[in-house]
Amino acid sequence: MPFDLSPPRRVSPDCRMCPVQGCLARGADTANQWRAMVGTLPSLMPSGQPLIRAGEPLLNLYSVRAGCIKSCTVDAEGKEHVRAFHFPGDLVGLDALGERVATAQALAVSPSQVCAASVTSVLARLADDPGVSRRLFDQIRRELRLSLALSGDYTADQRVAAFLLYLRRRLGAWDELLRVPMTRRDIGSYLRLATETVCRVLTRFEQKGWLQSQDKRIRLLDLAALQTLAEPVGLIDEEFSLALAA
Amino acid sequence: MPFDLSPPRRVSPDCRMCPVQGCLARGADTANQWRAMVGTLPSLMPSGQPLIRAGEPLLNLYSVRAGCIKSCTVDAEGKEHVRAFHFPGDLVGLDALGERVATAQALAVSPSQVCAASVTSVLARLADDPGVSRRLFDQIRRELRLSLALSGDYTADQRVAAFLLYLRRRLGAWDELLRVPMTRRDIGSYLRLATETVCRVLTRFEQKGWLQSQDKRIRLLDLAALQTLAEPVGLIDEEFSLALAA
DNA sequence: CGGTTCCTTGAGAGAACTCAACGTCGGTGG
DNA sequence: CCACCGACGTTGAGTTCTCTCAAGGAACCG
Repeated sequence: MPFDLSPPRRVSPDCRMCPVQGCLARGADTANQWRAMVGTLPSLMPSGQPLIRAGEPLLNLYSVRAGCIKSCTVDAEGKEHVRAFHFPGDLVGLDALGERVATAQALAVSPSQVCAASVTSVLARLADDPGVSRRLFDQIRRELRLSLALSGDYTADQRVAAFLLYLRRRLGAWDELLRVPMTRRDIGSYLRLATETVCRVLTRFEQKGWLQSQDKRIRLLDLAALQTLAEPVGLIDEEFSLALAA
Repeated sequence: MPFDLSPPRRVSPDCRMCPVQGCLARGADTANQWRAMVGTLPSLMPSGQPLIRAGEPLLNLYSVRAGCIKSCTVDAEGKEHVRAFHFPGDLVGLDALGERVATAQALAVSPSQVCAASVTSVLARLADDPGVSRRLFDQIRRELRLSLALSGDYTADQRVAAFLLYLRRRLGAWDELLRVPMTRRDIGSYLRLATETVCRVLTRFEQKGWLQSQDKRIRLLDLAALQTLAEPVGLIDEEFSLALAA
């Protein structure tokens, strides 16, 4: 156990200085309003630190402020399935909305920071604050759409290409250098591919001159080729830009 | 075009007599409250009749009262992907929440009947009425979980077994005789299998004595065998019974 | 009745998986 | 300081599962 299992230290957040777009609190009008929603801000979480444990009642939603959180389930055979990666601006815990227990566990893939917002306070503002309800349902719709994209029957090449472009958008790699936070195994679990297949596809793309891959650093060289391949998957929805601009 | 493309005739619903469990209006306390939410009730829709067209702004959620609705998307290659089947008690249109346009089209698989509830009126009651918010988020969670279940990398046998048990629960086949409303092609599209694979699996199950299959009538003979096979998929969540009992 | 759609079965091909081996990296402890 | 260990990444060979292509029969509708 290399990480601390005790709850992370919590400090009070200051949403006025927060650069995260798309956060729930961003829809609130005044300081008092977001204070009512966003209660605490766990301090920096090291890689591997659990945020949500499966089976626990979930009273909070978490908004990712920095880093990367993965949520995953463990099936009856004991195999872990990565269900989603959450990047800054994403909400964690939507699958337990309605004050039920969490079905998926969530843990930090890279050093991360999240803000907690109590479910009841979020629900209480849904009717009054159109910004909050819009952001919440944007998140839900995005999550549904990501699941849908991965549900299609696409080839390994299409999946990996779509995932790379998705990472590019979420990580904000303007110079096309991706610092991939998760392991090949996690990527494969998320895309429903064997670890080796992910490697092979990356190698194939590199041989075609579409990218350069060195472990966790991947430089994209031919975006057009990747986009052509990834287009049918639709993992990168056009609404990201809209949501971020709003 | 065998079906009528004009909007279905609308009549006023009477929720007091409605037997559908899990409907949003079921959480409302008085007649006036559900009247504000559930505005109109389309008359009987024949098979193939569209309920939602992709790209249209969606102002209503629909609660299935009878029959079966499928929502599906068409990807860039023109292939249709069945995204979900909706049975009585299910909501249709969740992916367009937040007053956006619909991404999926929805149409009747078998003769169906749905109730319309305006999005704004549902959102307006979320804070006041815990029953409504609970039912809404139950639906969202269920939809997320179904997507998750199908996202796993399972064999064709596992998928079909899980789907049969899912159908059994949703159709309420107490004598284990399922009247499967959708085609093999729809099943395959939903489970990400070729039509022929679905057939082959059913034939295989029949040879093992697990079921009897005659076109749209399937009689389940060995539930235990199917459940063992389907267990890792988790398509049938244990909360169905809880949600229905509430 | 035709015509269309759906269901079923067969044969062959291809994509991805499993099994296996090897190199690298980072952490641990002798 | 160095050997060791485990996790990760990469590559190869063989296998298996599912798809594609093809055809025939059944059911439904005009």
